Parts: sequence; structure tokens; C-alpha cells
Amino acid sequence: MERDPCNNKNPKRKRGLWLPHEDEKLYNFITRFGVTSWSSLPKQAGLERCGKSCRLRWMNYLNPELKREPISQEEEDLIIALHKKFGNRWARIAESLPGRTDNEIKNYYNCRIKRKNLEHNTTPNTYKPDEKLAEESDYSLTMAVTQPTCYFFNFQSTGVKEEKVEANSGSNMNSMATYDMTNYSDIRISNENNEKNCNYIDFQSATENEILTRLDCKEKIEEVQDVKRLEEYINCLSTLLC
DNA sequence: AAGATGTCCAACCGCCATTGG
DNA sequence: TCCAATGGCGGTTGGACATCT
Repeated sequence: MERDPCNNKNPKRKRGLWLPHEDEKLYNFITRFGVTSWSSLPKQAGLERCGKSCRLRWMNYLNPELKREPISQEEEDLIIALHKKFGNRWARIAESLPGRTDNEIKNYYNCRIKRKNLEHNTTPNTYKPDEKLAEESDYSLTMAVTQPTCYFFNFQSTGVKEEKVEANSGSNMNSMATYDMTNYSDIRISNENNEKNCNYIDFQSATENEILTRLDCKEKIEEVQDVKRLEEYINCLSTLLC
């Protein structure tokens, strides 16, 4: 059988940047008929591209579900956290950032975050995923905290308690913290003791993706039950952050 | 003003896993 | 069971544009 001619050995196949009329053909075809086979799509759509090229163009550019705005600070924090957890598994990271593609995240990381890290001499130029973190259950979460102040809360009891952990405030280091969520219904993280910049998470009902992408702080936190265990977590977190 | 250099990102390459005949 | 086709992924490249000298 003939190999997929999507390579530089096929001089007839069009390459390079996509032209507007090509985009239009591809967009119109997919929105009208959908995709059953990328390999046969170019011919059906009247395009002189290979299937892989069409797939890439759709996935990375034409798909109407893609976000067009620049990556936000919150998204950047999430990318850093997920990269720490998963390494260069960009597709896996992209699953937690709706509307963002693996290519976009990869480019963003390689251009901006890596450069920032080099400027601040914090993280190595390349690093491997934290295998331990990557193996953790759905009840675990890794978050990036820049100049962090962290609050742990639990709604399940009476009594009010709030604990705070502060990292080296003068440092620009991106720190990581891992939490076991099975025992706490909420963790809130703030960079500036500012409600607007808090992350609020309802661990009881949220999926991991929802947790990872939830960026708004919507409720006041009230109670903590297991203070002793909480303090252990905070001590552990302090070590990680400092 | 113009060439050099740097940055960003779209697109390609090649490998690997899966699928199906 | 084998093997070609296909899809998906991460690494890399090259060109457009911005900034610097």
C-alpha cells in the first residue's frame, strides 16, 4: 500500500503557510461534513495538502473552539504547574486548558516561560516530569504558587481556623505545592492576600480539570476541623515553598 | 535608513501506537 | 499474526515581524 505522502518526497503536495482560500475550503468542509478520515479529507475538500497538514491546521488554527486571546497569568501558572507534573507532555497539559492547543502551549513554554526561568536562574532549561506527582490519584493536585500565601480550610466542622504559609517574598521563584485533597474540602491560594486573585476550589464536587481551571474566588472560607493534620500539611508546604 | 539580531509561532518532520484488512 | 495506513505527539525549523545597533 502507498504511504501517506505527507512528506518532502512528494513534490506535488502543497506546503508552507496556508492561504485564505485554503482555510476557507477546509473550514467549510469540516463544518459541513465533519471529519471521518483526515487522509481522504484533502481530496474531498479540494485541497492539495496532506491529511496531517489539514488536521494540524484545523486543530491549531481553524477550530472555532480555540481561544484567540493571549495566555493569561493564571493560565501561565497552570502551565508551569502542569509542566512540573507531566514534563513535555504538551497534549496532556492542553487537556487542562480549554481552548488552548498543545502546539500553542509548547511554543509559549519554550519562548516565554523557559526564558523567564533562565533570566531568574530558577528552573533548569529542560527538566523531566516529577514521576511521583504524575502518579498521584485524582485527589491530588499540583499548583504553581508565585510569591505564595496559602490558606487551608475545611467546611466539615465547627470552629474557625485559618492558616497561612508564606514563601520567600523577595523571590520570583515559581514554587510547587502538592496537596492531598481527600481530607480538605477547600484550599485557597493567593498571591497578594487579595480576593480577586484567589483560587477557590470545591474539592467535593469538582473534577480535576475543573479544579485546575477554576480561577475565581467566589466564597468566604469558614471552618477547619483537623487542625493538627492541617498543620502537618502546612509544614510540608512550607518546606516545598522555601 | 539599513543591516544584524532576537522573538514568536505556524508548520513540518519523524517516530510511535493503534487500527483494520 | 503480520503489516501498511493512519492518527497523534513532541521536537525542530524557518519565515515574518520587531527591536537593536
